[in-house]
Amino acid sequence: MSETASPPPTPPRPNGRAKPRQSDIARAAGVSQATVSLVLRGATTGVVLAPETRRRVLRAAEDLGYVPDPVATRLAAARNGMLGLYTFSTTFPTDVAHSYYPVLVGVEEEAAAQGQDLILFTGASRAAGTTSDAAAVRRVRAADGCLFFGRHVPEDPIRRLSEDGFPFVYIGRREEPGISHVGADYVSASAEVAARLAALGHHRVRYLRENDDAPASTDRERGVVDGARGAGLETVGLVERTDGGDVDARLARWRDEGVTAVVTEETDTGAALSGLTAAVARAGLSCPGDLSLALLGTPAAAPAAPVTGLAGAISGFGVPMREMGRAAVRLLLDLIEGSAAPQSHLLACEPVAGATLGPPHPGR
Amino acid sequence: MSETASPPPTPPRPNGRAKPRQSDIARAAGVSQATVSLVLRGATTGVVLAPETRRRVLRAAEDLGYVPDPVATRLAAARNGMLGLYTFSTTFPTDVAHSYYPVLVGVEEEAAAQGQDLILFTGASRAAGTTSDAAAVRRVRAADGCLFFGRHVPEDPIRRLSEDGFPFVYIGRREEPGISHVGADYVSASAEVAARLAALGHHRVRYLRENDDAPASTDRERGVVDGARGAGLETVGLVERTDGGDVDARLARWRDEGVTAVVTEETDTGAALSGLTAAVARAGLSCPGDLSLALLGTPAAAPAAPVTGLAGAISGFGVPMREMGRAAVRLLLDLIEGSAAPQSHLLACEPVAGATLGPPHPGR
DNA sequence: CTGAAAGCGCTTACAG
DNA sequence: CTGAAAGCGCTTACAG
Repeated sequence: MSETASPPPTPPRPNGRAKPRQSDIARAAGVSQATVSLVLRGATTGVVLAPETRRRVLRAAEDLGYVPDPVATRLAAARNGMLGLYTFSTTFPTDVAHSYYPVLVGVEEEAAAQGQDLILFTGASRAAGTTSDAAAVRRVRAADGCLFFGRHVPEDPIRRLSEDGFPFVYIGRREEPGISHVGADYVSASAEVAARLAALGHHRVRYLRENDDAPASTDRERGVVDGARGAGLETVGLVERTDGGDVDARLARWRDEGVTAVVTEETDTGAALSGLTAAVARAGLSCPGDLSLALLGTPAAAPAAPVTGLAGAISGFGVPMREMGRAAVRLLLDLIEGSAAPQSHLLACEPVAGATLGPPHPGR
Repeated sequence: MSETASPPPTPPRPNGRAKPRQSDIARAAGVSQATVSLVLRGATTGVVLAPETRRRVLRAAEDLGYVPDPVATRLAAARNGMLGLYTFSTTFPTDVAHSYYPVLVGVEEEAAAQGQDLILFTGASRAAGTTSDAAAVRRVRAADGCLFFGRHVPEDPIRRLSEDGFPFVYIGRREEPGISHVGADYVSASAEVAARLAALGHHRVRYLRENDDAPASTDRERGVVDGARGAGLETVGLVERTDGGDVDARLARWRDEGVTAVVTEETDTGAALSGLTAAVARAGLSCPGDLSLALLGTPAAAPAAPVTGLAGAISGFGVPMREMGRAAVRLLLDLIEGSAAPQSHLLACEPVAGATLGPPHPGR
């Protein structure tokens, strides 16, 4: 704020050789800038440098603390060793997307292992759905390739990237053909949970899903329904949808109907789960004493706040978020190197034994 | 994996009428490329375009579906619009540094607001303390400036950056002169907690700090001691150090000594706090019934797992981590623009009323 | 009011 | 084996 009549009007780079360039190295080493480039990028096809020249250049680069400018490198159409990460809907939503953190951890781990840095593109944080979405997504080209994630993604900007052959992969299930993604095998895992219920002797079950058609929710429903059918559970009236606020009445009705187990899902909002557990607590029920309870997905809060009336963890399955992050990085690198064609990976979910499943105890 | 002998060895951009550039628009509108640039970026200082020219250019741009190349734009802007973020000790340690997440959130928010992207440098994730630390830190120059954080940082590489005039700021307290940082005002906040205890009538108090000399711990101790002195609390034997595992015996001794309140601190390991609360639980004590308890700093777990024997949140103060992240980004940008000299900011901590403070209840 | 030129920092043929 | 040149797509003084 202090506009102290500085002689040079805001010099972009304060003073000193804050950011040495190849030309600085060239001068110091007594060679041309092009030679510096050749030495620094390592062995280009056929080109052989005199060992002595090589050494001088490397030495000078080291002395000056040279680091290539990623943007210039990209403009000149080369790799810069950086992978993009673009999250839709407020990149780090303090509230909701804590559920994304494990993915970030996985991405970061694998990127580090592969010697890649990460560019976090922040475009998505502003007013969502703006036309600037397009501009924001475009910036992604500053990286060698990009990872996308988030439930609802703007399709158009992505399609353009795809057409241009820019390498990217989604973290999470996608429907679009020809687009790479790594997701979780919700279908199998959900079916397995249904089978577990049947094995315990349950017959009349309810699946309470969120009222939000994301691929993850669709997959889970399919898994539950298929699994229920396969295991001989009742399937009529099996699936119900909620926004999270209307669970008390349902719960009472279910009890009247003789429902002995309820399955629900965890999403980034956690609405269905919190609605259900709150209703269970208010009804004074305990799990699995009065009702068996299963959850499809990992609860957002890392050290899951113990749910009132529940002895321990909720039974069901966990989503391998960290491993999804890692796998996505590996796939992306293959795509960038051209050693793989666009493809999809579905990772298995880990069953969670938990403490909320037991034999059926019909309602009063 | 499928090496399907593709004719063109992975062409960067497939085919089609390649993206239109400004020169294409220029040709179509019958003006120079520079004029196109002027029109497109809106009003540059003093430059006034003929409305007719403006219209023609805009029209042509529209027709051709022009969108600026973000990479070229950044290169020409002589800034790459990227801020670095470098975390010491495993960038995203799954275990410990969950406490860093709020800082990340703040950094991301402000970066987004300022139209900057973030480069996450992953160098620190490997074997710590390696000589590669230097090399890793050097990479940071790829960004316009950099944010550093973590308790223990390698001094040499940083000094070098400083000498070269590379803009950077620490998140957290630093002792080095001439280096920018934004930290929390632990001294004042800690003193205030001591004063609160005195106001409640406590006289004999203990401060259990971690056995780790980081600036944050030093500041807290100073604040507690100063505050205790100022408020008339006993200061002899006030401070004790722990590694977290030896608290049971102390607790018994304190009770015998007539201690009525204990203050401890939260760090990235959380050792002192968890050691203390565990001891309190094992001793069958409740807070503030048997003992008042205060905490300097925010517990790591976001939805703090309710501590056994404690009614609600622990009294004390919280660290404004998110705001520190935001402030650090703003400072860094000022540094990069040269509109500010290196400087330090200390942010106020928020008092947490909590439920663990009450009037003194001398031990048995 | 607009054009011609230089430059951002790098890569990549192409000559010597 | 290395230098000189052109180019990636834009911005920014500087002349007219």
